[in-house]
Amino acid sequence: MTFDAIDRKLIQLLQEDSKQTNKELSNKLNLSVTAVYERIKKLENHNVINKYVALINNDKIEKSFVTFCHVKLIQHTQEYVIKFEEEVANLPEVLECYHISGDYDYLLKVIVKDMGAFREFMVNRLTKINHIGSTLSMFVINEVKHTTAISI
Amino acid sequence: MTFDAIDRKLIQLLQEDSKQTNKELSNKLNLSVTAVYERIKKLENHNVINKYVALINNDKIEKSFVTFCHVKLIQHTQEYVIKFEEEVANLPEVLECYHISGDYDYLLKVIVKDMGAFREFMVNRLTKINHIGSTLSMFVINEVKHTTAISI
DNA sequence: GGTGAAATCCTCGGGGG
DNA sequence: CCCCCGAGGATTTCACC
Repeated sequence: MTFDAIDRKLIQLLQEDSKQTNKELSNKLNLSVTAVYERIKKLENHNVINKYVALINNDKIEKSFVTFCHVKLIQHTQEYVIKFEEEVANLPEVLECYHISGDYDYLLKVIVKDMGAFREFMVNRLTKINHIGSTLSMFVINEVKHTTAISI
Repeated sequence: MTFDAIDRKLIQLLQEDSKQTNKELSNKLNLSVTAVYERIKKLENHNVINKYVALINNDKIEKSFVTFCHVKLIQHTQEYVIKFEEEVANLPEVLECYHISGDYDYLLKVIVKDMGAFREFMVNRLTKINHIGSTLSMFVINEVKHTTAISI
């Protein structure tokens, strides 16, 4: 599907705050409520909008220890790769996992309570997965910027 | 604030889908609609819930080229650090920026259309910021897992 | 934490340019 | 095709138990 200027603005607005009423959106877009409603439905049906979620403050729930973790596999047979990706997907501490270029195979974003919980995670959860060659962890000292809104 | 089992379940549900009605939530939590309403308001007022957003499909809007970019500064005077963090916060291509431990100072998540746009971003936008020593880019080959929901 | 009612909103049929 | 109006039904919100 293609987007006009109004669609782009609408996507931007919903990425910033999805709890706005269609009425509020209609004011900002100079449209009727129905027109806004139909544009949103179109974006949802075309899977441009994936889902609506609540974002929570990680330090309010004792999950303020964030780590980026590089992982290298011993071998890269399809069997090993699939197994690793499956297991990682099931670890709740891993919010994100990317197959990346460079010295390591994967980059993981891990979030836990503190250093103790991270050690526990590494020893008992992550490295329990077979075929992991080596890991390299980088601890987040400060979150400078973090948005889910992709500019369009 | 402290959470009971119902709060935790509620947070989990809202992180998965914030468009559920309070009625649907009340069924899943075995509560009345009003009780759900008040619990949500409490979470919002205590900033446990930060905001509500629409998540969009990046490849549906021509932003499928994702890169993690390490950045090292030449110096680490407060002036340089503040300047860099300000400038990065204003770059729409940069969704996330973390001050991290390790060989580099910062880790950035950058999202653009394609390799050409990335080159353009590096040459004309990122490295135009003063005091940047060196960079190292890792391209995302495949997104194995990506969630905003922190398990509680 | 629950009940009930008012205010507001979502949703969709019908019609216009 | 994209937009607007209007109305029914659902939802949010709040005073009160």
